[in-house]
Amino acid sequence: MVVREPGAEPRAAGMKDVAAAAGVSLGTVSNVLNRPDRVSPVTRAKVEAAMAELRFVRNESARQLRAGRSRVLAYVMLDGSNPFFTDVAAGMEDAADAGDLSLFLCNSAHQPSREAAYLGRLEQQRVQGILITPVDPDAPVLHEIARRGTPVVVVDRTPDGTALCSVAVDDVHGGEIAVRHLVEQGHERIAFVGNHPSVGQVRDRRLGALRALSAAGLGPDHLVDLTTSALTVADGRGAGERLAGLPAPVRPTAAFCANDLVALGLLQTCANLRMRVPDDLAIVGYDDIEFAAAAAVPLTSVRQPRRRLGRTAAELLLAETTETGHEHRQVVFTPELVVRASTLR
Amino acid sequence: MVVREPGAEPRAAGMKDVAAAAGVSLGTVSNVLNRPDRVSPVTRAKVEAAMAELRFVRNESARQLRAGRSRVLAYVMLDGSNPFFTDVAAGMEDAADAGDLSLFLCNSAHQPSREAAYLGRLEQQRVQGILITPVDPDAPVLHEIARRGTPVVVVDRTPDGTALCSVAVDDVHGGEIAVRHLVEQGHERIAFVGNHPSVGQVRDRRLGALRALSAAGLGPDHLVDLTTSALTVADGRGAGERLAGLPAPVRPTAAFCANDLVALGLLQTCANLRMRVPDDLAIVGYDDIEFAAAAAVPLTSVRQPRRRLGRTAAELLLAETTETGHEHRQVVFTPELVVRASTLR
DNA sequence: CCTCCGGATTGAAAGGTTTCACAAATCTGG
DNA sequence: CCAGATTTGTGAAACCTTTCAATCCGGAGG
Repeated sequence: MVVREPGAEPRAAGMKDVAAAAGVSLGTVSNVLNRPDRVSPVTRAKVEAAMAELRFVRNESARQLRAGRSRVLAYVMLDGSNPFFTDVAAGMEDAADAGDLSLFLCNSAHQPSREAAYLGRLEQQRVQGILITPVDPDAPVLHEIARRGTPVVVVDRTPDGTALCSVAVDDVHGGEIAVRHLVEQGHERIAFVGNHPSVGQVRDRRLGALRALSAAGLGPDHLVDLTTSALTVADGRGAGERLAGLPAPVRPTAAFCANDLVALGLLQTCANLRMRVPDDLAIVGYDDIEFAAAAAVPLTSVRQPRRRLGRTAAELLLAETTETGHEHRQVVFTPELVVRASTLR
Repeated sequence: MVVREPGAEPRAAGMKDVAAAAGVSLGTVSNVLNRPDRVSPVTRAKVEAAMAELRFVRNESARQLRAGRSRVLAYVMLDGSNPFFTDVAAGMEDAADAGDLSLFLCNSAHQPSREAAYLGRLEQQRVQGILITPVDPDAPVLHEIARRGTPVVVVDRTPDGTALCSVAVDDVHGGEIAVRHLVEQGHERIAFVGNHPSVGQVRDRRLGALRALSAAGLGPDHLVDLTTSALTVADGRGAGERLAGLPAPVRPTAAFCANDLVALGLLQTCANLRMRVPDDLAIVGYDDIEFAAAAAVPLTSVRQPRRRLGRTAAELLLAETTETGHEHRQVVFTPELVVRASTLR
């Protein structure tokens, strides 16, 4: 039994206490923990009994201090409430599990200040590496962190230059296959619903859309921009109302949305206003989140290999920490179109 | 300029290096960091210059080791891909920000082994406290961790006993208001769609449903159980098909779903099978996630104060770390019904 | 000129673990 | 029964920061 002085603080027991209780040296306790095979079974049993007795909990800070770094990865995600990013995170978890590492998730929620706070904390924590979908992929802070010794992998964005590893998806191609499909379905006036194309992603998807039109002999005037302020369900609803307000001769017969949330909002407005999908308006989303398939009219969407994206990013990070003479790699996946009812008459 | 020996390891600079570079003692560097007012401006400037020069990054492990604990909270969530939990996490972030703490998210994804791994890692990390929606709210490990000194707050579940703080929502009441509403709309045969009611939540929601029926003078046979294996969109789809297969005289005219994912799945099947909502089947969901309002037929749902749940949980945790003579509290919120088109003819 | 005071700075200890060279004990084979 | 090999166990140093008592210094007051 543990006898505790009345009123004494139940200060956590350390290896020293365990060693004393088991009647062995500190080094032996360490061996039990880290190289159990180097310790005789009987000694090991004594030590383990003492650990249980004293409720010993290893002090990770001290370990890290000695080891120089931790066994933790972190993913700083742009938007924890977008299922796309949680799926990416799930892929990272797969890789982290395989490497006996823990993955901590941090949600910057699009706020640069929060992102910066997390990055600082993580760097000070000496995490093994940082995965991030940054608010601004070209922010110099990412390079600074990498230069100071914490590997950084950019996820779902491609920063300028080749000084960082990154994993992304070919957004131009995604836009292209989406709109090619719509053109093949006979549409000639197509709305592009998304926020201002200063963001690389949206710009690229739109670019792909224009290419597909051009390939079909249709000029850029066949793409009707419906610009939103962000990429949320509410933005999609708003865009839907504006679209419905257009006079019939100029109203697009199809919409390509910059992500699924926008597409779902648009779909909802269509339902409200009794516009039939796909008959009155065909809709293509982007990301293929689970809710896209689960919509009342299942959504055609450009699927990104979300889980794979995450897993690959984590693997690149691990490679960077183990390889000598690591070369930064920029991996680009190719998205594919998943055709569902929202575009099939 | 930093001059680096060719081939020398760019070992990270510590406070010792900063002190040497600035020509002051170690203690002074520490003072610059922790009590800048105790240091003369000129010295401080020198030290800060040296820190910038050497790209000094504070070593959090060493700090923690000395301080005894970290400035990190963690939330071990049950299902990172369910928007309900990410919203709860957002509330925690609010509270953590206010207390100058970082919140790390860990996703157990319903896997006990992963949950256990995270808990171990967090305890070793000496985090300031653990928030958790556990796979099993009555698992003894939670109490053990708390007894060893890391505060634990259970979120969205109520464990047996009063040995832990917890924050939950009154599920019996939630079930009651949902079904009362359906009864008021004239429904007398109501399906209950959820997994096996061994889980406390589902059991309570079902219990509330029965109470509402009883209060309206309807016996328990008016509740038709459609049991699913989990609470996913796919389960909802499956339940919808079974429901549609029932002969008209016994087929329920309304469904109360144990969460919104199931309700969305059910809604989708209705759309496929040309069953009109709410005319042929009224649907009530649970949680009121964003996608519930965004569905083609906006979903009536029992709203839990998700963000508030998270914020309160984090606040309880902070209280536990600061208060002397802390009393564990079990906070229970009351849910409310949000009525939308899926139940209004 | 001396003392005393307060602010600025210093030096050393402490915190819990890992590592590693070394000592002790046990075993192998001759 | 001994030399040498092998298996166990030991003790001290190192990791980087924070804290705190002690020292230093310039100036005010006597």
